[in-house]
Amino acid sequence: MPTPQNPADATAMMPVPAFAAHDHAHCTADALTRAEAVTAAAGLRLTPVRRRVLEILLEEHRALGAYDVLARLATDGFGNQPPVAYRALEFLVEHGLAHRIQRLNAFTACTHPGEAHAPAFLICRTCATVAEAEAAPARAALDTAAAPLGFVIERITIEAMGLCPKCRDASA
Amino acid sequence: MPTPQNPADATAMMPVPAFAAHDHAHCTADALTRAEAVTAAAGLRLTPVRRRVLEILLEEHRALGAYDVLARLATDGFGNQPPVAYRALEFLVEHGLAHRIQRLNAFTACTHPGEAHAPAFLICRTCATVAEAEAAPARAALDTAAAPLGFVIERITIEAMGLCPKCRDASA
DNA sequence: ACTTGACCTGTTATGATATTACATTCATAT
DNA sequence: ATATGAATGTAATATCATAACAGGTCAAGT
Repeated sequence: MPTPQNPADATAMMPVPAFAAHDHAHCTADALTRAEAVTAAAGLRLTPVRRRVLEILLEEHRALGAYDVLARLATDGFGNQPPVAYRALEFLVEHGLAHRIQRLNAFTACTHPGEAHAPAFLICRTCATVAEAEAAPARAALDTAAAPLGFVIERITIEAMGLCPKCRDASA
Repeated sequence: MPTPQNPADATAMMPVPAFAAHDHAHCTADALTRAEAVTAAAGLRLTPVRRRVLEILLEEHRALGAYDVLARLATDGFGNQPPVAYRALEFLVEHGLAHRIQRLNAFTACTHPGEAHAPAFLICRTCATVAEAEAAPARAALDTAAAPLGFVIERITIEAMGLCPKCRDASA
C-alpha cells in the first residue's frame, strides 16, 4: 500500500480536507483544470452547461440538489427544465467529476478527479459540508463480510453522517 | 469482540443469509415474534397497520417502495394515502424493525431485530434481494480514515451493489 | 361514567425529486 | 455544404415524501 511521504504525494493522494481552511480559489481552479484534462484525454466534451454545473458544485464543499443547480443554470441563461441539470450531473458523475450523495439526493464536486478512488463521504449534519475519505479499507472489510455469503460486490456507497471539526468545536 | 462459536450463537449473530435457501415461514414468524418482544419491552405499540407493514416487508428479502407497501395496505382495508405507509415505515425503522435502503428509496425488514447491529446491505442488481452483513469492521476502517480529519462519525450508510450467488451462477 | 391527554389513523393538499419522449441545435468530419 | 451523431431545450408526467388538520382510540385519573 503506497503511503505518501513527501508533500507532493500527500497533495495528490489525500482527500484535500474540505473541513480544513484552504485556498479555495486554487482548489476550484485545480479541479477544473483536472476536469479538462480528464475529459480531453477521454475524448469527451466538457460543454458550457457541464462546465458551469461543475463550477457551481465547486463553489462550496457542500452537496447541491439538482433543482438548486438548475435554478443557478437558469439565471445563467441555460435551459430551466430538470433534464438540463440531471443530464449534466449524470455526465459529471459518470466520468468521476462529481459524486452523488444518496442520503441527501444531492451532488457534490469530486475533490480529486482523475485519480482512481473509491470514495467514502463524510457529511456534517450541521453545516452540510461533504468531504471525501478513502474507502478502500472499508471496502476490503466489506468484501470479507460478503465473500462467505457468496455475494460479489461491484459498487459500494459509503456515507457517514457526523460532525465536522468546526461544528464540533462550535457545539462544545 | 465476541466471536460466536456454537450454532445457537451463530444463528443469533450471523445475518441469516437472505441469499441461501431457508425456511422462510420460520424466518418471518421469528422476526414477528422478535418485533413483538422488542416493542413490548420498550412500551411501544405494534398496531395493526405497523404489524401489517412489517409482515409485508417480511414476505420477501427485497426492498419495497413506500407506495408498494401502501398499495398492499389499501387492499387490506387500511388507509391509502402516503402518510399511512410512511408513518408505519418510519416507526419500524426508528425502532430497528426495518431498514431504509437509500439507493433504492425503499425499505426492507430487519432480519435480526433486537440485536444491536450496524448493518451493511448487499443488494443484488439482478433479483433485488437485500441481505444484511456486519458493518462493524468497515465502520472501524472508516473511523480510522475520519479521525485524522477531525470528523466524528455518528451514523453510517453502507450499501453494496453486486451479484448474489444465485444470479451469479445464472449469468455464468 | 366522565374527562383528559397522548397517541394513532385517515385525508387533503402540496412539495420535492426524477424521467420519458420528442423537437431542435450544434460540432465535426467528410 | 452537408450528413451524422451528440448535446440541448421543452413539455409532460412519474415517483417519492411531507405538512397540516380532523377525527378516533385508549388508558389514567377523577
